[in-house]
Amino acid sequence: MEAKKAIQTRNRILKSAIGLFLTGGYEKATMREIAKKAEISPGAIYYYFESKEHVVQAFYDSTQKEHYKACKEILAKERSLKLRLKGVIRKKIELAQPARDISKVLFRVASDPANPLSPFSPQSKPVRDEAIAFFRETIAGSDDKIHPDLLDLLPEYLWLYQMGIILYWIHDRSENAEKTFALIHRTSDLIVRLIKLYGSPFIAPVRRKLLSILQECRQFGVQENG
Amino acid sequence: MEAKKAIQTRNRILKSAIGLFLTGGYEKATMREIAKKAEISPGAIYYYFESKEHVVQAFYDSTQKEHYKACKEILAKERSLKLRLKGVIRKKIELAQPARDISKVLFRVASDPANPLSPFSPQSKPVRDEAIAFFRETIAGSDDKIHPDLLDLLPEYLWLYQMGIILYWIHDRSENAEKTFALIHRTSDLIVRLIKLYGSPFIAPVRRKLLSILQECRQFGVQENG
DNA sequence: GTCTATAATTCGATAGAC
DNA sequence: GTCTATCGAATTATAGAC
Repeated sequence: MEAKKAIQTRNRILKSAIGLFLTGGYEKATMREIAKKAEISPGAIYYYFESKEHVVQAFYDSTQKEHYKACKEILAKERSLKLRLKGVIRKKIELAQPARDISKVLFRVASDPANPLSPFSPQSKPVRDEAIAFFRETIAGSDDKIHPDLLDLLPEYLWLYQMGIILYWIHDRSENAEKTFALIHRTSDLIVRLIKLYGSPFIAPVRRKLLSILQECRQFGVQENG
Repeated sequence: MEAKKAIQTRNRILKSAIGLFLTGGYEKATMREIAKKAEISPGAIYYYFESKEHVVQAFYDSTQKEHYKACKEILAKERSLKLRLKGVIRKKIELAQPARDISKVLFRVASDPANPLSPFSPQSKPVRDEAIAFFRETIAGSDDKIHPDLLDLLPEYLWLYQMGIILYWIHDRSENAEKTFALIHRTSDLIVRLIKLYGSPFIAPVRRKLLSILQECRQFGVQENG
């Protein structure tokens, strides 16, 4: 049973595009080139993808699944929240490393929430929810105690944290993204400390206020009104 | 003494562009339309502006100055850091309100630090420094005590805070950006509390770690390597 | 109906004449 | 400084092949 021709063609386009993205970057990979390398006409690409940015999106989705797979091992072994979180975020950047230029495109798109390709858009909800669920799993499998206020919010915020790290990484010009990895090291540590701090009596006086702000900012992860 | 003709032409282009941006948004304002409305040829625009995005940038620069002017009054009167900060940030959003669509474009550009128009780029340093200096002034004129560790860092971080608020506002679909104003109210309050908290003895055990993270993240505001 | 190719359109940007 | 004429790119329209 051979795969449908359509699927093969789509894959051929995607492979061609990824190849060109990775070697020459986003701008230099023209639709004409992608088409030529995929042995297809430029117009035909639009049968499979709505736009050039949708091609990038399809590439990105495929990397998500790779990320989950690559983390399975860490998550099966490690029990401390700090190390689980650090491992997951590190892996994200490690895998993204060869595709910096494309990530820039994704982040450019991300900053317009009206754009369906933005990770914050209603259309991206399935992918986003999947990613958030992954962080829920990351938390759930740890043996750290977490204040019940945070249980629901935390996965969304860790996803946002990951976004922030990616944003930093895009800006990071250091060799092999050393600075980004250093930042992950420090901040994942800090975040876990802050999570524990939230449950401590020191914080009690401002806990309500903190919680209400955390809930208010949550719209970043939800965004479903029109 | 009439103004140089070139300046008048430039202003005519800018006015035309702003008009079209404000009514139909960035995409729908084509260079051809802008040219037509300014009674000039499309090619001529490129004598005054390097690109369409540079036109947006020029518009944005002009709003900065408006912002400073609009804040003079508040800063002259008010002495509490909380209210100074809140006033300045509120005013920023109030003035930006009619230009949401264009702000989106600016933020899209912002996410690629290699783009000279990004507020994080070396080329934008003068404008950025001006904005940061404005926050320095906002702090300096207050009568709150601030831990010396923070004096140097804080203006940059408040500028980043302002960026964050703008990002939230771009995502905010609520009527008259109510949610953004609510967020400003809460967060400016919280930030001032956190600043004071930093100086308190409770924090002493983690102060060094906090400071080093704050310093590490600072590159966001500086970015001058190549 | 599913897919593909070709041609036309749109738009930002550029080259070169005046 | 300004115009006209084009370029190169994404995208769209459409006609037709399987």
